[in-house]
Amino acid sequence: MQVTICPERAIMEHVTSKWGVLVLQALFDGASWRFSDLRRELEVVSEKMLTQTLRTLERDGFVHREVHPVIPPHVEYTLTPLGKGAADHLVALFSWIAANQPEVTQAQERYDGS
Amino acid sequence: MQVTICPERAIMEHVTSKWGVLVLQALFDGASWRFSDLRRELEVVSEKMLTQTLRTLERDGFVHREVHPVIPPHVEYTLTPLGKGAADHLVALFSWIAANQPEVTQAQERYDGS
DNA sequence: CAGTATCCTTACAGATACTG
DNA sequence: CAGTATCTGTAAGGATACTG
Repeated sequence: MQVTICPERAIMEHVTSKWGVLVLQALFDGASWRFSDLRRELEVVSEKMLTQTLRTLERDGFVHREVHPVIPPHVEYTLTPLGKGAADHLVALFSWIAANQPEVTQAQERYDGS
Repeated sequence: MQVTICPERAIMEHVTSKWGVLVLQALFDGASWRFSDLRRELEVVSEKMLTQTLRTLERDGFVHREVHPVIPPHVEYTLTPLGKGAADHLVALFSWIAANQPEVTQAQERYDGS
């Protein structure tokens, strides 16, 4: 995804990307997910973006993709230990945001009113 | 910035946006910054994007904008206590990524090679 | 079911010029 | 110095149709 000044920034962008954040979160508290379930969970994500996001996170070693060779196809996505580490931080951040959301909303109203 | 399913997601997107991450980080370990210095620090950010990012973070109550009415203009940006809280998490995440970057890079090479 | 492959759109981002 | 205002291009993202 776009410019890569340094490897760290690139990884940061994968992890904090719009859908990356949500995928890691879902995998964090859901253990194992199928493609379609994940899609429903995230709401309004297109197939293309979900696939792209999962591939990027799989490539980074954050997500494990388990294919069961049956018909119809059955694929399970889980966090790797590495992905768990990243997700930990993301979930902590999101919890903080949820806890402080009222304060932020107030700040916004103050800003818009002045 | 774009679709807002819920307030939390919107705030998350501000904080984890490409330039939001970098601005919060810089403010975190630099105390106070002038516009131009910040621009130099982040490298290759356009004036427009830096302004836009700072405004969004200011509106959210994360960043304080101090204008000194002199000529030429002098403006200082600092983190608010609220912004400090968000930046804490971001910095923790980035440290984790820096520490685990080698492992991620290895995973990428494995993925690309197979 | 779990994806690819296409096409299409817009909004994000950058460049440039100008101003208080 | 610290921005705004405008213009413009690109690529991120979405909708749809199709496939193993």
